[in-house]
Amino acid sequence: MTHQTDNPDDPKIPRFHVAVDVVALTIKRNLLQVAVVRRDNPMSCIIDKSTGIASEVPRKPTDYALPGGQVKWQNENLIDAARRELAEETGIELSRDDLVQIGAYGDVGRDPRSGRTVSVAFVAFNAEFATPFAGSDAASAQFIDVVEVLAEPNRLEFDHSRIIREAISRVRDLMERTPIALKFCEEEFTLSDLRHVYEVIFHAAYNEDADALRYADRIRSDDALTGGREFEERMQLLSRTILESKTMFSMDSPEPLRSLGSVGFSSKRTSSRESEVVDKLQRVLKDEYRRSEAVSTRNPDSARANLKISLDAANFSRKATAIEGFIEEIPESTRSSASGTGKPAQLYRKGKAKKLDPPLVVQRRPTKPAKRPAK
Amino acid sequence: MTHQTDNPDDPKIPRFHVAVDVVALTIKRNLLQVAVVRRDNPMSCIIDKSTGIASEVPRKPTDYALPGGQVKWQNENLIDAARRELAEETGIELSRDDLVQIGAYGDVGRDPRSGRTVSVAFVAFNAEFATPFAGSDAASAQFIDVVEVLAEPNRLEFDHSRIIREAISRVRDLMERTPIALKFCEEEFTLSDLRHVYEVIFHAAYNEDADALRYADRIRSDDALTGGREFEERMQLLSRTILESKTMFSMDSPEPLRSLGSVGFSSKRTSSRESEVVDKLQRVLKDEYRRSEAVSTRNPDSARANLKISLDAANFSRKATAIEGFIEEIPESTRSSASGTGKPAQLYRKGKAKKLDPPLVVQRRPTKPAKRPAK
DNA sequence: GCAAAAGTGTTTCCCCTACACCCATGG
DNA sequence: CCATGGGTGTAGGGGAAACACTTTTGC
Repeated sequence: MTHQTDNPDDPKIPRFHVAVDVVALTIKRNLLQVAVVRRDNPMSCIIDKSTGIASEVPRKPTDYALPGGQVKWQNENLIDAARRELAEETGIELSRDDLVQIGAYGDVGRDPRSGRTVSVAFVAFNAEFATPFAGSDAASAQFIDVVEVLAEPNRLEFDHSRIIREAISRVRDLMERTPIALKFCEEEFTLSDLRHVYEVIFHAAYNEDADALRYADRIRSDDALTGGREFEERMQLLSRTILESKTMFSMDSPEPLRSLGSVGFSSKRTSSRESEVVDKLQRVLKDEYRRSEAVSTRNPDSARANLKISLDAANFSRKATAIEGFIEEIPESTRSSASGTGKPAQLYRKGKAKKLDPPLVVQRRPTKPAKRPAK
Repeated sequence: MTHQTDNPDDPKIPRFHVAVDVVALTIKRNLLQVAVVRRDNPMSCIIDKSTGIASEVPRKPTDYALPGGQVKWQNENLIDAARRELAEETGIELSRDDLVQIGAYGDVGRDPRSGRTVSVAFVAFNAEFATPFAGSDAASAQFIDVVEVLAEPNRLEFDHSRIIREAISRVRDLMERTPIALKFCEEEFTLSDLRHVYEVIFHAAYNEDADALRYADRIRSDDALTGGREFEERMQLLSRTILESKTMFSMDSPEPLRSLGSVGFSSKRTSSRESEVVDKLQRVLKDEYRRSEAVSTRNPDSARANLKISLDAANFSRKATAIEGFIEEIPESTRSSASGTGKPAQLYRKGKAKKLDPPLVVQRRPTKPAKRPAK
């Protein structure tokens, strides 16, 4: 009755399809993007939110899926299958080091087609997926903003939205104690580049309750100081939105915003109320994005733009350089800053450490009241 | 070519055995124990350390495996299969909440028998597995110390030693930010019980480099203060052992102590040198264990014993109670301390929070020099 | 010159550790 | 009455956040 004591060939024991799915992440401008494909099947496999069961429905042009597929050979390791599928469908070729396993997804009903499929999910990183979409199946592959693909009217097939959210949640955890952030950077990078990675991953949009609140507050006060008026208004909207929805894009909940009202809030909110919140949030973020897009278009080489969500640059650089083996200075090398102006920055390359000690804590506490003696 | 575009019934795509394995953890006295079974097959499936390939060899009485087995039905969820297998083989019945998925293990060669098996591993918790070994297959099930089962002469079948180490590593990570520690406690518990859980899980034996060093130092200084002489000697041995081996039971490395010498140490160490280190460590830990065993036998009701590895009780209680929603006081209830002496302790039950905010950090830094103004 | 970014110096203040102290119990 | 464990009070030191300031670039 156990796989230890059973005859593995017992015909009564079912065999399963084993697949892999890849959450390939990259940072474009100020938002996290994920690689998705449009399947060429006329039917999409969409999960019904109330039953949790997937069924085949007519495909809409806004239906996406993660790159992935079945393990093809008896002697193909899971991680190699993931690399192969990613390459086949997007043209991106990565080494084993660039993939991290997230877990297995094998719920009954996650795949409506015949048989039962257990899928093993991986996250994959690259700074700049330079030659994507060159693969054979790649015609319909693209990178898309995570906040966009998770929201209406887009739909993700199977349980892929859950996989994306859990993947990001895991990445956030890894950011503190492992050098995973460097995988989003080029080989040579500045402290500013690195900081930008942390800023994006820890952005409220990819964050859970407490952190979201913390950051919204920080954003507001930052902006109040710099005096941006229109921007502050938008951020206050975001802040209120977060306060109302409380969990926002809670990465751990089974569905986006499903947990709305489940944390002690009066849970009388209807789903129309929920989607209203999503809409607000979407508007705000997309607004920011368009703004940064405009800036970046003016400076096409700029990898970052002027989204006013920022960590303290001075102290971040001290933290990062204090961690033994995290990054190492490249002597006598600098790069002028992305915006063209400002002092050229020191270049670094990745160090030898596999673990960050001390961990790189992005912010310890919500900077409570900014009560400082008025000089 | 992808599971999205493929015909799932394509006969050229292989199907696999899908199994589950359960790492059922409990704390006995001062050591972490894991449930293992002795399979009744005359052959054991043991992985060759150099090739990483498992093969069937004559069974020794010191060969163990994790409880687990194949997913039996088309409509059985992975977590339910894990619960079923655990119940069948050990008699332990748990709810879904008590299992956490660790990941999928599907390396080629991990199972020498026919076909290919992908196994999904779970950790399971219980304070006191009160009625274990009542199940049908349970004759050969037992709990065994983790430090013992991972060392000579014991052998773990398949890749189960790797699974155990990765499971513990994951548990340690979860201890900081989730209320997972409460799963090792009874329904009603004292702060002392809770602290004991943290002490055991963060024990150097289940720890990686930096943490191990930190704790060894702390142990030494603690003991130096209390003046224990014989004990201090043993701890210095442990400390030296750690310094020499550097990674000790590195939970993330593929094999116990495989990473020895891989962190900048002169890697000339032979494997006999490695096993010497293991032996030392084993001696020290088993020594401690026997000592605590003796104490516990005198006080059979005592869930904890007097292992001198301890967090600061006073500050731990403040930290734990400061975390919102972590634990809640049970009014007007106390329990006299385990040793019989001392003031009765306040009882708590688990709170509502799913995340710990702020995280429960066991110790921030290795208390560098204990330089305090000599009063 | 001016704005913007990099990065170092410096100050302030909060939090965490450490220790003292008191309480309640059993022997 | 002493030893032991539970728990609160509190001081002070370390460290991170906040702020100041210099340097270097583009316009």
